[in-house]
Amino acid sequence: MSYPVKPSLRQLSALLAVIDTGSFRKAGVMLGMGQPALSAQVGALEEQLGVPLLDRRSHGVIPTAEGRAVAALAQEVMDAVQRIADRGRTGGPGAGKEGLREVVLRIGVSASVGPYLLPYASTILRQTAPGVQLLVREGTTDGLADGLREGLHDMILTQLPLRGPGLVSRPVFEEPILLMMSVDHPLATRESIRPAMLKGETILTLGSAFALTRQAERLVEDSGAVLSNGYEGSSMDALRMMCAVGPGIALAPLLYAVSEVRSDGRVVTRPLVGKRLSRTLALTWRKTQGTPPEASVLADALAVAAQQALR
Amino acid sequence: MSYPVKPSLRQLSALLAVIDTGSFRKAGVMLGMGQPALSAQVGALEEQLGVPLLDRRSHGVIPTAEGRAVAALAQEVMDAVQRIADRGRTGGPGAGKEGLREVVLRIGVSASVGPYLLPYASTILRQTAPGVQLLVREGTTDGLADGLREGLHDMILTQLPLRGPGLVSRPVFEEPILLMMSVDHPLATRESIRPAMLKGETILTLGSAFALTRQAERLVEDSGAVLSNGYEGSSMDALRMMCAVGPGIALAPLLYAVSEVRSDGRVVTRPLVGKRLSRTLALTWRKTQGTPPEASVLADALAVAAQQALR
DNA sequence: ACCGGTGATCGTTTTTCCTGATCGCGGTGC
DNA sequence: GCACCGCGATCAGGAAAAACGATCACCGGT
Repeated sequence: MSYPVKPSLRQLSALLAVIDTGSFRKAGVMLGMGQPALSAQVGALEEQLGVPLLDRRSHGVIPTAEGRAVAALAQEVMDAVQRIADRGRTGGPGAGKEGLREVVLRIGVSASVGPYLLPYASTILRQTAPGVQLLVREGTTDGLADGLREGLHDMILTQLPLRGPGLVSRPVFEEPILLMMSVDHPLATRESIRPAMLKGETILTLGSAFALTRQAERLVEDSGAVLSNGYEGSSMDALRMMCAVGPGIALAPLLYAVSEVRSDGRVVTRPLVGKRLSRTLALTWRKTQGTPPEASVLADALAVAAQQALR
Repeated sequence: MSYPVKPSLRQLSALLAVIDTGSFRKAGVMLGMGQPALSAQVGALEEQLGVPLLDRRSHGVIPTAEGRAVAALAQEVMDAVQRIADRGRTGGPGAGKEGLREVVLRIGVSASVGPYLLPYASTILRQTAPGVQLLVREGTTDGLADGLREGLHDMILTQLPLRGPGLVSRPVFEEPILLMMSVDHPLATRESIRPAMLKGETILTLGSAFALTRQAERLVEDSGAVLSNGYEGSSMDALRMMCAVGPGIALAPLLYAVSEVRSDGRVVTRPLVGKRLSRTLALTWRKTQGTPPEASVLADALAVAAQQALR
């Protein structure tokens, strides 16, 4: 007495074809199969539902009221299935670049680059890959890597290097890093700063989970400056405010400097000469996942967005 | 290079189960099948679409962006299929009487009874069988029978007898037929009329395709009245107007008389005594169709509606 | 370094499904 | 009135699909 059996696609398409053509034999030609096969499929469907769906007359068939209702639902099923089939590589209309499909890309991004780059990238993507919708989440470099492994993100945009195995990265661009300080700072009068001048200066950082902080630690070792870790901020703006009111110096990625520092008269940025100070931003995903089809267009969009942001 | 292959229900349910459980093996338990089978189904789906849908990791799987998108569409498919399965005889919620399903019943009805009975029946049906929606079309008795054979109607409500084979009827009720005439007519002074009084009187009729017309012809033969076929009307109201302004007599089914004649002071109805004058209204459908599940409730509703209309 | 758990793969068995021939039934033509 | 088509249902046989069971390679945790 148990009827948890679901109709099969064969049964549904058989029913639709028979009703459309009004004949089992014509429907057989349409579907490329014989009349007995269709008869069996429709018969099985009727038995499963326990209701006659077709009125078999001497010449041709006519759907019953139930048959019409079921056929309408069956058409919904076939449409939904077709929508999936259209996502194939020779996919239907609106295949942007190499047939990019409509997806929600969940990408994680460092807080020190996200707000200043992704709005541009998102705009570019809307044109080059209209089907791809970005869902952006910010985080620290290590946190993003963990989230990526756990499946929280599809890809992450962070600086290299990344901790742990199992990930594959594709560098997007290299971003110079400037020194940020108050306009009242003695070094602010210089156009550029050499490492030796930093001896004794205080270097401000964000929380220890930020990769930018590790870069600051390295700079401290090389230059004889001292590290201040009294305030663990979580945004570049917090760092900027500390620079504005105190004597400290902080590292500011170029994109952030262009976007925010220029409009704030209280702080200035100066390049460090004599020692390369920069970070490599890379798009990263799980090795097991394989290269996502969207990685290419996204990387391109990010590169273009960086150029736009610097203009 | 042809990819018109559609995903199968097995493939879609396999994908959904694997994503839901995050594991091929757990999904296998859920679907009551082995892990290799699921692996093959999902693998085939990925190959058909040409896109990886799952990120196979060492412990468990995670859907890719494509996988999430396809899974959402697959869920639509499964829901639509479930909607069909729920129409089974042990159907889902809202199974009124013996599990009547949501259908559009196309019923044809004689113009001489439809307007005066079906509004009541429709109201009753809304309570006894909420899922059944009536789509009523009027026509002549013969036209309705032809339309029924051609599949234009699911059932028809007409008077018996019906021309031609292949139909099966279920009588619903017997409706007395009255004589309708102007209040100025000499016979209007009588409470009841015997057939002999009709000698020489003019009997008005609708078009020849109406079964009521044939009944009038029979009355003419038996009583010595004369038939007037100068005006081929298509509604009972046309017949009433002719009675109101002229000397003719017409046949009026009881339901019509109760509904319309009482409120029109220009005409009256009188019973014919000494000779049975009535018609049998029956619900009819194609023999090949089998008795529709809704026939029973519909016939009951019509019978009740008739009593209501006569009250 | 071992061990437990994962998904992929292979050969075999089971199930499903399609074909081809045939039957009975109605309607159509001569 | 009778033979003739055309329709769908039915049956037996074979082909295709799908499942199983066993096994393998891989990775992470102990």
